[in-house]
Amino acid sequence: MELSKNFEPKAVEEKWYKHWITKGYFSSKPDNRPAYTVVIPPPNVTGVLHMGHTLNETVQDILIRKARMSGFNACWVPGSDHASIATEAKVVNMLKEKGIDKNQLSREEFLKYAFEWKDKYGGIIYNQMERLGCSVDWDRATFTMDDHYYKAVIKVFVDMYNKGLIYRGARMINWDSAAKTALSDEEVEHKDVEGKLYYLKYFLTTDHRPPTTDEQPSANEQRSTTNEFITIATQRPETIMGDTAVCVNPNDERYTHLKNAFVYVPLINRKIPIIFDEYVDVSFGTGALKVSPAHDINDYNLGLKHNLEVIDTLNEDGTMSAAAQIYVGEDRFVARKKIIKELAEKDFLIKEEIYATRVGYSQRTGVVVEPRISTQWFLKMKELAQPALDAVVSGKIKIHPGDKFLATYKYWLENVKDWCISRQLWWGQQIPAWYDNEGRMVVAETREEAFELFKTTDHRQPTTDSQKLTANYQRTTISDQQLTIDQITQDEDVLDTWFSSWLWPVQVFKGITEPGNKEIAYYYPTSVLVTGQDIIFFWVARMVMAGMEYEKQIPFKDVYFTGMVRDKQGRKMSKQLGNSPDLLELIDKYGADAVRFGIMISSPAGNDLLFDEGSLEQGRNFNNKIWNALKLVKVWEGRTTTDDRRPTTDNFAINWFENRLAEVKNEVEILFKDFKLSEALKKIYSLIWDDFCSWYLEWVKPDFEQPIALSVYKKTVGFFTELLQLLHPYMPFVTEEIYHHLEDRSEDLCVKQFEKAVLPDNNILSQGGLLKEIITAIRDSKNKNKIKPKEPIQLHIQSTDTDSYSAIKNLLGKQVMAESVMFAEGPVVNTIVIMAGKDKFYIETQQPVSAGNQKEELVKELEHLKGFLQSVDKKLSNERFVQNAKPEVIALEQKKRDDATAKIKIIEEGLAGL
RNA sequence: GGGAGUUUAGCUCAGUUGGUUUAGAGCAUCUGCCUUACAAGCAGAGGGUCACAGGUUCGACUCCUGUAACUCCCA
Repeated sequence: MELSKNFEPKAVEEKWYKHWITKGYFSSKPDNRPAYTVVIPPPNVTGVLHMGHTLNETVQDILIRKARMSGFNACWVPGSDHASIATEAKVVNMLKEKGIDKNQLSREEFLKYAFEWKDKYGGIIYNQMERLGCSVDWDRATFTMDDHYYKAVIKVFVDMYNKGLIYRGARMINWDSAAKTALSDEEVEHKDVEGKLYYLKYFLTTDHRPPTTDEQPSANEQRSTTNEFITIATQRPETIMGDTAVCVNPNDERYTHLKNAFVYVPLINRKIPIIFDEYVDVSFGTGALKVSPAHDINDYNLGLKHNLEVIDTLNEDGTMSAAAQIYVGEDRFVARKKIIKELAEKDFLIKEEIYATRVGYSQRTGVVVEPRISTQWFLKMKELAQPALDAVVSGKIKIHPGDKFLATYKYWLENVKDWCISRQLWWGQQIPAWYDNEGRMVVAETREEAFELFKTTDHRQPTTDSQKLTANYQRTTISDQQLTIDQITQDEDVLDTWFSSWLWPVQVFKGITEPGNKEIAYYYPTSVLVTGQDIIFFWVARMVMAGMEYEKQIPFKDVYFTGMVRDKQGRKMSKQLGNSPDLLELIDKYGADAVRFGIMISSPAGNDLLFDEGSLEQGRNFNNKIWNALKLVKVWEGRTTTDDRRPTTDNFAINWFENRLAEVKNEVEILFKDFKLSEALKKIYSLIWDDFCSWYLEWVKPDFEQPIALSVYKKTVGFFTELLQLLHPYMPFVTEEIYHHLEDRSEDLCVKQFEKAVLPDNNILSQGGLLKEIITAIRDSKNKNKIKPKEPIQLHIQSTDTDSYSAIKNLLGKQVMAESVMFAEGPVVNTIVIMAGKDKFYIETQQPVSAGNQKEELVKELEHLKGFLQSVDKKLSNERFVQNAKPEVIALEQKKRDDATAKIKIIEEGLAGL
């Protein structure tokens, strides 16, 4: 068969992926082999795979393919995540473009659209994974809103509620006014921004009486009352309408005279008290703090302590509420500007100051998060955190690279706060809490069960102390009212996405809905989790919690954190910057293997990866290199001799490469154990390109149109096969293709089992190393002396150990284009002399020899050696070194000295001969 | 403000409990080659005061202290 000039990935990729699927290589059933299980971090169905996913998926595929070829029952579970906030936002936008308003849809209608969205984008993601060559078990594909998964989430919620871990209550939470939902603390990203501090006048009342409800003086009245004011510094002037007190430190002498005093809130003239609390920092601003309990967590706590009224001046969409009295319905930031203007006009504004501060932004929608008092569902984390902490600290779960992330993981778990798990959305698992018409509540998996609970008095009582403390709704014994099943209503809210994805490694094997089933018993705990370091709290730590709670076992033995994919300039890849390339376009351009190569070669564990298309090019070139090696070997195939006398040079080449291969196989094994996949790839790359193609193939290459001994050919095919196998987890398509070109085979590389590597013979390896060194030195010398590569030379070797050349003499001659190779007793006149190893080499050519050039080279070398010898001598003449250093270290230094001395002698001889 | 990490060749990174010929690789660069597998290639080469300043040690890229710059996490 005619082989194309270069490797053409396109047709090959599709062919082999189909073939592997047809053969069922990727589907896994429990059997007698040990399991190697990986669950994919389910990508969000919001869009397409980006480069971060590509890196992640590639790493997982490499691990799973390696395991599949190493005697394991490899199982990689694919899937996708419903990503409630992000997806709901996208679906709402999509509907808006179609002219449909979400609020006019029923919950069911909306969910229908959302599922259509999910089918579309979930499909795109799965297709991308196929193109990349991911060897996932498609029969196991799981979506976090699948029926069984939905049930599992609900079951866990009910279970945790009954255990007293989940409670409902009004707390200060993070509010996303774009998505109109609560967020967990983890979903808020704090950024440094330049803010402004506004100094405002709060005028004092003349009397110190508490206000009565009907006492609301007009602005005119206030100004005429007094000219005395207290100055307040605030960053958020739009919250002043929510002020219900001004607080000062009781030790602050500036304000001691204001005991029992009142001030008026500017613009709206609400009369509010001045309160005293040591919480206030005397040195900050003016030492006087406005207190708006609805809009700041610290103010909220102050309000609780001093019994202050809570006035919420914001609507759920971030506009001013009726309670604000002014600018009602205007966006909070628009209102801020207008309020500042009005404050200035009415002379309440004293000054503005630039102020560096931090503002929380919603991770999903990017809007500024508002602290807001809201009734939400919370999960107590303390009890769950302890086992999760122990699992990692004790080393049951190993984090790679551990030094970097262990501390982060520990810190979060040791300081974990309760988790706000309810979201005011429709896309997600609806909270299984049910209310009767009197607002009483039960928690149950189904309406029927809830109804039963309502009927059974006992079950509606708090069952544990913690429930009594935390459940917001006090359940009294039921009145003898007649309640029908249709009258009870379900909580409108859904659960945080992470409250479903934390069950991922358990529920993909139905461990929650069918506890103790055969699959969960076989596949759990999974082998390794590969994910981004950015979701260590969101997901990794919580999966450990859920795993420990429901399986009483860790969910995975190793966690491998990949770095962030950045562009060449080190910027994060993002849609806004448009610096994230399209995966399918890259695969079309370079081939899937090249993409995988490119992303892996520059991606040391845990470090950020600077994505550069140049590395994909390198991958494509590597494909070609292997392809061309195949072409060479195929040329030989037709020229094998049955007469199987192989040249002695080939014996050495084969012997050397056999050991070199063994050496790298051992190194790769170790690197895989440490998850150093990038380094392992570099070793394999160099083994194939340098050792195999540049050295071995050249060494055994027959002369032009000459035959090759059958046994040498067979050995070569054997080596090539092993190289392809070694590379296969990284570059599955090109290796499978060439594997089948090399020989007619019925079995596939994809499932070919690795043989255990033998220990290499170091003696042969160093002989090979020496040979390469000599060849390079002679080629270099020819190059420097302007001898054309093809120009024939006579080579003379002066050595005290001529026997050591018997095996490599011919090989050496062949590689430096020497017509003859002879041994010399002493200097050969009119030649170029060089040093390599311990020996001297004389290159004899037709051309006259330029002594000047050579002399320069030798003098340079001599200086270097003398400097080196000096440093070694210094060490050896140091008494304390000789006393303290280990004997082997001293012996080594002595050897260095002897070698250097010998070399210096030879060079000096050479110089004398010039 | 608290914590973690990083700093080695133009770029991206290795460097394993301090001693292995006065620091290694890939990419990029330079020189010479259209050598009958491969110019997406072949054969070579150059390039580093290991961030800075101290200290420990016979010996420091490696250990300690301090300084600077950058990155990330948390409040």
